[in-house]
This record gives sequence, C-alpha cells and structure tokens, in this order.
Amino acid sequence: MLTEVMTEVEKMDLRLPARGPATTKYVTRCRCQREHDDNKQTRNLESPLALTPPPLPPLLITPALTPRLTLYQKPAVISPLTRSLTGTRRDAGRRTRGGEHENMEDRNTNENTEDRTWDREHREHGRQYTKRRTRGREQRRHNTKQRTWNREHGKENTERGPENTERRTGADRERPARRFPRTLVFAATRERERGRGDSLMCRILYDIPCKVCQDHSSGKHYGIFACDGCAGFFKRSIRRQRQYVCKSKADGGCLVDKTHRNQCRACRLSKCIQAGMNKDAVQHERGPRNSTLRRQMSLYFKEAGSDSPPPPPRPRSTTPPEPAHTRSSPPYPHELAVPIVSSPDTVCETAARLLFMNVRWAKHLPAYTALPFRDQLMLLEEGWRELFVLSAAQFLLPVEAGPLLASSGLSGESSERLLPILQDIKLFQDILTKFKAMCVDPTEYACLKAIVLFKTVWENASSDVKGLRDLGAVAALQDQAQLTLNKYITTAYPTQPFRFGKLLLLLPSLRAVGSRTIEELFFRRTIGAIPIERIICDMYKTADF
Amino acid sequence: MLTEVMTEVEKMDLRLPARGPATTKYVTRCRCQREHDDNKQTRNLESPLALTPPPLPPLLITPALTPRLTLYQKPAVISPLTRSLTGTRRDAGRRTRGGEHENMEDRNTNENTEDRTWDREHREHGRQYTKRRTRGREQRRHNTKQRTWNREHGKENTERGPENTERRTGADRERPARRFPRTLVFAATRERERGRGDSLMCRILYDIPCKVCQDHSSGKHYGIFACDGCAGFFKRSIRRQRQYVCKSKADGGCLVDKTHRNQCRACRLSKCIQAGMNKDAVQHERGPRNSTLRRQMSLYFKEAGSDSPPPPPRPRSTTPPEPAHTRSSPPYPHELAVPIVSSPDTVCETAARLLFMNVRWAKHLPAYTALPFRDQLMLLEEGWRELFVLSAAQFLLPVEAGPLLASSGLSGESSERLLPILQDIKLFQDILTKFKAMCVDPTEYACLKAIVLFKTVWENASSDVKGLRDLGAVAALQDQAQLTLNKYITTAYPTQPFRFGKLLLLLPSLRAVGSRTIEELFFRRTIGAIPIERIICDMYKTADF
DNA sequence: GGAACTAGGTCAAAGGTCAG
DNA sequence: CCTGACCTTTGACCTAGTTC
Repeated sequence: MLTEVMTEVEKMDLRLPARGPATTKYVTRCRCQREHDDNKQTRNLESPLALTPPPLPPLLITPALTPRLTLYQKPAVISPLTRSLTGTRRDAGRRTRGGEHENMEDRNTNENTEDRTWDREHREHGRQYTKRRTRGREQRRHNTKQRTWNREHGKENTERGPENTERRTGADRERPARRFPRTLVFAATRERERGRGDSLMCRILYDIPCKVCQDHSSGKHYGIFACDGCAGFFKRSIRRQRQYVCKSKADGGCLVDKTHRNQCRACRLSKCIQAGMNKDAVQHERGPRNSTLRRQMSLYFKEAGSDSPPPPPRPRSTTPPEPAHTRSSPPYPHELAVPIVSSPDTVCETAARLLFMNVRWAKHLPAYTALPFRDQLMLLEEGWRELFVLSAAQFLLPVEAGPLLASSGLSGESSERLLPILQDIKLFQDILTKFKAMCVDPTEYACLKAIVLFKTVWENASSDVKGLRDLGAVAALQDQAQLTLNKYITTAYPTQPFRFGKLLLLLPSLRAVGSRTIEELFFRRTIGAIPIERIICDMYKTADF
Repeated sequence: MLTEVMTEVEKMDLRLPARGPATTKYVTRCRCQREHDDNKQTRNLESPLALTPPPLPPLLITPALTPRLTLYQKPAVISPLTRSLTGTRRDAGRRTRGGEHENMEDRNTNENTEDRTWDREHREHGRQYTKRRTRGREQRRHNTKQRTWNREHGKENTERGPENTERRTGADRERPARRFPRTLVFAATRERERGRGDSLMCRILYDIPCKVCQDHSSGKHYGIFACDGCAGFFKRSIRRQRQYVCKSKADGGCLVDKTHRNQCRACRLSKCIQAGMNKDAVQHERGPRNSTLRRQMSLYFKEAGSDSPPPPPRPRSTTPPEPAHTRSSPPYPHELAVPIVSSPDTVCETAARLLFMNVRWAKHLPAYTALPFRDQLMLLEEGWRELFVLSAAQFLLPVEAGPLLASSGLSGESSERLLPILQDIKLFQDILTKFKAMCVDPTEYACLKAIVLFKTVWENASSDVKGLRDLGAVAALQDQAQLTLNKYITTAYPTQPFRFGKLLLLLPSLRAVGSRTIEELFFRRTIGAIPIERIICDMYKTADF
C-alpha cells in the first residue's frame, strides 16, 4: 500500500503541466525589480514604493524531473590524491565514493590516509577558489563513474543521471554563440572563467565584487551584485523582520567587508540596504521543495507499509477481499447492508451510498423532520461530513491511500497538494481505528449521529448557527440525544463508566478530516465537482425514501 | 468539596497504569538507529511536515537529554517589549559573558588585541577552508543520496519506485555484495525511524565516535568527527590562543578520552590537532546574538507571573484595578489572578499570561509530569490552543474585534485577509458565550482542561498521536478526567442530567478557532512571529514556576 | 525550446548561549 | 573562569519560474 502510494507520488512529476497562470503578476514584479535595479545601480534613492511587489507564489508544481544533477557531487576536499589512494582499495573500482566509505569505515584504525591527504590539501590556502572550480571537472568524472556503476547494477539504459551536467557542459560550450543579455559584464566574467578551462560553469563572478562586502559576487541579488552570503543574510533578515542593534560605540560604523561581515548584523543589514538591496524583492517563503516533500512523505508512510515489498507500479489488481465486517445484523431498518469492498472502484460507490443512507436516516427521524425545513437542510449541510465519517466507521469503509488516490484521479497531483490529503487519509484511518477499538454498537452510533446532527456549535466560519430558526429545539434535541446515549450506556455497559465520555470525546475527531479531502477522495468520482451540500440538499428534497 | 475533587484531579497520577516495558525495546532500537543524515535532513526543514514523532533517544531519563522540539525554527522575532525586558536584566554582572554584549570592546584587555590581530590574519583562511570543506562533508551524506538518485533516474522510465529513502533502504538490501560503512547502515535505519517524523531528533551520532576523545560525535567539526565538547574546546583554545602546558611527567602522554579529556588541556589540544582539527577553520568571533528566546520568555513571564509591574518600556500605567473577576478564591494554587482589562494593549499581555498559566498548570499536575517528558511536550503543543480558549472563557478574556485588530496591527489588512479573522473572532465570542451560558465552575474548567490536555485524537495532520510514547497512560488520564468530571457534576449539579454531556460537547468548538488567528491576534504582539509551540516548549522546559 | 537570471530552498558546519 | 549540550546563522550549492 505504501509503495503504491509512493509510486503514485513518483509518477506525478511526469505529468505535470508545466505552466502556471501567474504570469502577469510576475511580469509586473520583474519589471519593477528591473527598474529598481537600474535606478539603484547608481543611486538608490528611488524608493521602491511604487513597486510593492506582488509576492507571487507560484507554486506550480514542477516537474521534479528536473535533473537532480549534482546533488551529490564529489566534495572538493577529496583530492585526487585521496581518490587515488582510496582507489586502490579493494572495491575501488566500483564507485568513486568508495573512498569515503572506507575512510569512515576504518576511521578508527586507519584514518591516516584521509587525514594526511586532508592536511596536505589544506595547507594550500591560496588556491581555494581554484579548488572550487575544479569541482566541475571532478563532477564530470564522477558522473562517468556513476554511469559505470549504474550499468554494473543493471540500470544502464537510462543514462538520465548525469544529464544535467552534460547539458551544462554543452551549454557552456555553445555559449559563445549565444547572445548575452543585459549583463555583459557578467557574461564576460563567466566567459573568462570558462576560458580558463577549469570550470564547467562557475557561479561565482570573480571580478565583480559584492557591493556589500566586496567578496566575489554570484550575480545580482535583490537588485545588486552581491555574494551568496549577503544575499542570504538579507533574505533572512527581511523575511523574519529582524531588527538588529549595533553594539559598537560608533553606532552604525562597523566595517562591513568580507572578513568582518559577520561581526555586526545591524551594520551589515544597513549596508545591504544602503548598497541598494531591494526589500521588496524578497518574496514570501515558499514551501519545502518537492523533493523534500516526497522524501518526507515516503518517510511518513513508511511505517504504514512496514515491509511490503515494493509492488509493481500499479497492478493493484488483487485487493484482498476485505476481512469482512463481521457485524452480524443490520442494526437499523434504515440502514442498508453496505457491501464492503475495497476495490477502488467500489469504494466511491459505497461512500455515496453511505452518504445517501445518512440523508435517509435523517429524513426518517421524526424529531428531525419536526424542525423547520430550512433548519433541517442547514443541519444536514453542516453535519454531513461527520455523519459520513461516523458511518464509514460503522460500516468499515475501507480507507486506503493507494486505491483512493488512484480512483479519485489524484495520483497525478503534485506532492504539495498531495501531502495534506495523505495526512488526512491517515487521520481518517486513525479515527476509524479508534471507533473500531471502542466497539461502538449500532444504538450508540445512532445516538452519536443524532448528537452530531443536532449540533449547535458550528465550526464553519462562514455559516452561522444563528441562521437556525429554531436553535432551541436543536439544542434540546442534542441534549436528548446525549442523554439517551448516556442512559443506554449505563444500562448496556454498566461496567464501563468511562464509555459515555469516551464516545463523546471521539466526536471532535470527526471534524478533523478535511471536508475537501472527503469530497475529493470519495465523491469526486461519483458525483463530480458539485458541492456535496448541493447534492445533499437535492437528495433531501427530492428523494422519496 | 471542591477542593476534594480538585485534589482528586491532581492526584490522578496515582492511578496511572504502570509504564509499559516497551521502553526497553525503544531504547535498543533507537540507539542503533541514530542516523546522521537524517538528522541533518530534518533539522532544518521548515516544513510542517514533520510527521510523526520519532523514536526518541535512549535512556531519556533526564530532560536534558531530550532533544528540543525546534524542528522548524522560525527565527525569533523579538518583540520590542521582550527585548527591552532583556535589556534591563541585571544578572549580567554575574558573568563575563553576559557583559560581553555590551562591551565587546573591552573584554579582557590583555587578549583583546591579540585576538583581533590573530583573527584578521587567520580568518581568511578559515573561511576558505570552510568553503572547501563544506562540500567535503556532503559526501558522506550523499553517498546515500547518490545511490538513490541513480536508482531513481535509472529506473524511472520503467518503474517509478517509491521514495528516496524507501529506495535507499531497498538499495541497501539488494546489494549484498557491497559493504556499507556502518554509518550508512545506521543512516538507513535511522532514516526509517525518523519517518516517524520526529521533531525531536537527536543531534548525536551514536555510531561515530569523536576522533579526539571517543565520545559520541555530533558531526564534523573543524574537519573531523568530533563531539561538541572537543569542538568547543578547540574553538575556544584557538580563538583565545591558549597555550597549555602538560603537567604530567610523561609530557604529552596524557590519556585523552571521554572521561579524562578534561584532565590535561595541553594534551587535549594537541590530540585535537593531531586528530586533524584544522585551526584555520576556526573563524573569529562574531557579534553577539539576541539573547535566547528561552531567557526572554522566562523573564517575561516571571515578571508577569509575579505581578511585578510590567517593566518600563510600556508604561501601561493605567491598568484599572480590575473590577472584579469576582471569583472569590483562586481556584487553585497554580492559577493566578489574571487581571482582566480590555485595553487593547493589555489584552495581549493577559493572553500571554493565560498561556503561561496553562503551562504552569500542566506542569503542576502530577499526573502530567509523570508522563514521559516528550509526551508532556507533545500534549502541550497539541493542546495549547484549546487550553487557551478554555481559560479565556474562564477568565473572561475580552475578545473584541476592534481592539484586537488594532493591537495586532492587522487593521490595515486587506479585507480578504481580514474576513476569516473576523469570522474567527466571532466564533471565539460565540464560544465564550456558550461557556458563560453554562456557568462552568472552576472545577469543571479544571476537568475540561485535563480532558483537553490528555487527548488522544489529534486533528493536526502533521503531528501524530502515535508519537506519544505512552499513549495508554494519556488515554487513561483522559478517562480519569472525564470520569471525575462526571462524578463531580452528578453530585454538584444533580438537577442537570445533561450537563456532563453538554460540557463535553462544548469541547469540539474549542478547536474551531483557527490557531493562526489566535496567534496573530493575541500573541504576535508580545511574542512575535515565533510559533507558539516553540514558546510553550521553551516555557515548559525552562520556567521554574 | 533552451539559455540566462535570479527568486527560492537545503543543510553541513560555522557560530553563540548559558546552566552546571 | 571553563565545559559542553543545545540552539541559531551562515553561505555554498542546488532548484524552479520567468523572460528573452
């Protein structure tokens, strides 16, 4: 099950629509930013007032297909020497990174290799940046090895792995032919870099200093050329609305340069601003990355899927016949024997039936129909969700992420959107478990339903209990219902003094599952995009039961 | 009578089911499952996805061991109020470090200049070293990822396997030929463990010893795996250019291990260097930070709690001597007389006090403190909102849209954003009205709070009851609480058979008010943008009530 | 469709804090 | 004072959304 879900999740990236709608907004912002740039470049008096940038948040789901490329590049620290050293290890042929493993493995006994190398390397301070650039090369090599490794392990045909790097290289090579936009300087720098041939593509512009701290910049950030450090610092400060205080005597007079930039945050920030960084260019925080989400999600569901072997992409053909629902007798006349199946196809149908059943149940409740008609509708609209969860618990509706997602067509969603749904599913499962554990009997279910139906405290902010014509009657009915439940329990379960309270305390959880989730998972397929409330309303008014 | 019941409520711990033996299991398992990667991975994620709680570090007897819950640290925005509070603290004289903030300049006249010079000279190297180093470390981490990635991209056309981690473990399993360093194995396990999402992740790598003293390391420091102690020692020594002399006969031959590492500084330092710690990686001192959230909070609340007039920053001169709060006796010792004022300025402060009061109340509940520490935190994090609403009802916190919006600075918001808030305010008011209408007495409030606190059905999708170590105990406590309430009510209000149920049915409404709204309206001003959970956590751990 | 830009996020390893 | 467990910040590196 778990793996199924995961499979789905994985798949989603493939189908993502790439374009987002937000274009206009973005344009605006960018233009603003550009203007800002131009003005600020020389003078930064121009205030960005006008620009109030639309924070914009696209959140498009993106194709995480995007090559992940070098996430795992060879660290610079491992010098060629190290590598050759480690290369002579027993399994060195397999993987470049073997060295690290080895090192870690015998770090206790034989750490010298690593360390000596390391020392040697670190003695040469002068060449730090060269080192950095070297990365490119190493990376390429690394990738090659990678591929080799892949092939060894039977995944050869893909060749997707290194693609990013590859592409990058290609890009680099053909760059001269391309036209360079705005920042000629920038281009030039990079060009020169490249000319040195030791870099695939270096982000760092060695000859353009950060306007704040004079370190090497890495392009424009928030309007000015700045280093990663200052950019990050500015971003964090603005986002978190930090207020720093300069502790020095000469207030505000701290030196801000490459080596002292961390000395005084207050001065660093003010220098950022003074240098022309545009606060408005700092956008709102976005969520975590998709990759992160996916990772987390997998972790999340791991426990559920304990050790199930990763099933093939999606056969899922064999949903084991649900362990049957041992409940013997159909408790109430109004209640159908709901066929319990976990076939994804029929889960939705069952769900629809449960919903219908609830409506019918309500309609057969004399106390209910005695209420003003409008109130009846309102209560049902307000309470359908909880009723549904209750009956799902009662009739053991199978709630499993895999089938549900598949059948509701959500599998292709982005993980951002999927995650809350998955969480809701889990919650749903937990709730069902709770009810199952209590062995709630049909009478109790009925009372609970009544209690839920006749509620007078609504959570839905947009609706309002005040809208009820006969609030008092509803409240009285609820009282009645809970009293009934209480009495029933004290006679039926005299040995369980907690029981009444426990049952009541289960009720809040019914609200926990997002109603949108319920709609999407269980009803989208059978009902479509119409709001359930509408359906219920129609059902209630028209169906002659 | 009342006190009797209260006593009963508070004594509930007596009836706590004995702690299960499961602990042992946990310990064992967890111990071997600490994984570095993981640790790192999650620690910084600012996503709310920190799913389920984790396995917990072993032998968690002492709270000190308990890792903090700060998975998602949103950096503290220190409110002016708090900051000024800190400013006025006078414990600084006690320690040089405290004073350091004010007078970094003249700290230790003798070392000062030297330090500076040294810094200037070496800092550069340090930084560069760091830069290169940074990547180096990733190697380890990425060994795993790399494989993952390979697989991912290798197979992706044919089979979209499950997630990263999943695959990772899978990979480990299916490549028997390869011998993985312990770390990775641990990594995998811990990863799995952590799936349970813990916010309480442990920083310590139990499987990698400090290269200097063999204690558990906490990642790489200055180039080698080292424990916090050695790292700190090295940093201090280098920074201050300490020259130690070995006093022993066998000069330089002192044993440096976990237990003896503080015996001889000279030998410790030389062992550090010998083990490969890089002096150049020690940067120079940075400016002081804002003092810790923890201290600020405790200061803030200490003052608030002790009724000392709120400190200068805000004159707040005119808190009218509260009319009443006619409640005769402070219901129980833990509860302060909360001054109720509707001045917008003080509503927030009152709210903060209520929050604090709840924390304190919990901390004084024997039954509560008997729970595993981690559970205590989790429960409080999960339940603070409801507790807050409850006490707002109990102490008649004035909730009025106008003042609240004004004081929280939200008045200027767009109506789009304002509308839900207004709705929430209305809801809040309705809830208060409901409680008021019921004339809930203090005993009942206490029971309700206990019921709310000990809840085992959580709505928060991102957290998970499963994370509770002693779910059974919590459930038992809730039972106890509701039973107590029931008994109390049947004797105290024999004429109101509905009462018990009615009170329980009020509880769901507590969840209805959006927690973001609460945070924004009541706490933004005094606490800033820090997640309340964090505050609570800190408060709970540190405040000495 | 791809290169270029520049938002954003990630996370190892610096840093700092402060009870003990 | 120092120690070290614990927490925050930094910044190199990577991803992603837009425009050209």
